[in-house]
Amino acid sequence: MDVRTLCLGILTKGDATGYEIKKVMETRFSHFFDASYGSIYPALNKLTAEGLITRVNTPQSGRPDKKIYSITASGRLSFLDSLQKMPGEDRVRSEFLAIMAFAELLPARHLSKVLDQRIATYEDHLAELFDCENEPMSESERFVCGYGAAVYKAIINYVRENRHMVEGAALLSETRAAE
Amino acid sequence: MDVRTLCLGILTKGDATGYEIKKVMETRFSHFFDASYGSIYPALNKLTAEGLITRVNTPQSGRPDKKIYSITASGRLSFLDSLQKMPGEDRVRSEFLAIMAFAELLPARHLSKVLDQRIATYEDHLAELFDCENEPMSESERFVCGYGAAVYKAIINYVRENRHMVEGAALLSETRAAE
DNA sequence: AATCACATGTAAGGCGTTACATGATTGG
DNA sequence: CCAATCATGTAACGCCTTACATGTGATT
Repeated sequence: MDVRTLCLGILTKGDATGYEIKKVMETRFSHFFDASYGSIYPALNKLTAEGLITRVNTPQSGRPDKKIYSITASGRLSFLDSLQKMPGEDRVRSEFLAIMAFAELLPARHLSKVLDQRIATYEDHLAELFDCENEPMSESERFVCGYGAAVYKAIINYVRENRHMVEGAALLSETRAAE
Repeated sequence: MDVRTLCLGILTKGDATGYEIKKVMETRFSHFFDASYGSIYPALNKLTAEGLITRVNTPQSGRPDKKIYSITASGRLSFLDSLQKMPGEDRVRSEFLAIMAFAELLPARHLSKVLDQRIATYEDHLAELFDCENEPMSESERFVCGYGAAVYKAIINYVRENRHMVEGAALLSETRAAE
């Protein structure tokens, strides 16, 4: 599922501007997708050229025209097609875990800072997902947000309970180095 | 942390060939990183050119020469430097969740198949991580594998307990469509 | 007879990010 | 008065994947 397709999907839920689509991705979808303006705007232009969405310009004072996009019938069909393909594997790239895999090479103080920060970051993410829950939402969106929350909770919990493993390893290697 | 840097990191744990490095990424690191030969081999050539690693060719019969890479002192320093930067956010892209976010547009039968398959896939991943646990491993690697296992368990559990949310949504919309 | 494991590499292309460009309005 | 929000877009570049290219030996 690329940016183009997800834009199309978001438009099945109602008309929106590129700016609003970005907002949706940042809030409801941020735990499993992200895209910058640099990919969203070109995607919307391409979809328009292909006739999968249409655009209405609304002039504004002092700002670029607001461009409201709507999905067309053929856009709906095309999106339905994309949805029916079996999903590929999730792609994850974690710089945090890559660093943790070499924790014994890290100064203990730095390591602890990294761990603290990671817990704090995931607590923030979790709080944002809880905010979402108060908004009106379909069952499927609720499922997706709940999934994110479950993963974040598992991570926070795991790091809290097991940080001693890496913190111990770092301390040990520092002790050895000091000798 | 790019492919280049992770190759360097793997070589801090001992000499290896490109092929072996790929194996390590596929087994111990697959839950938070992946890289194809198309990125690993060029990375190793670049690192060699920069003097961060060295290469020893071992001729073999009927196969390309085996090239065993070793990290140099400046390679170690460079890797230590990379490690001390605060990690950026994890990047996740889940086609599965993207599809689930639009579950009400999916035929119920297909949706159930997708959910079943997802649970099966994550159970496989979990089993592979448990296999790893039996191998000799540093505490930091154990931490990283445990993290993966914790996340996989949380996902499997969440999908089992909450699939009714999306399955209900899909059924409802099919009923409406049939009327 | 076929497939997997071993072993390395290149070229083209896809997909996306970052940085740049512009600028009014509103809230703290 | 400064930052954030609203609003759109391009160009350059980075990073990686896919497909291609080659070939042996062991296992099923």
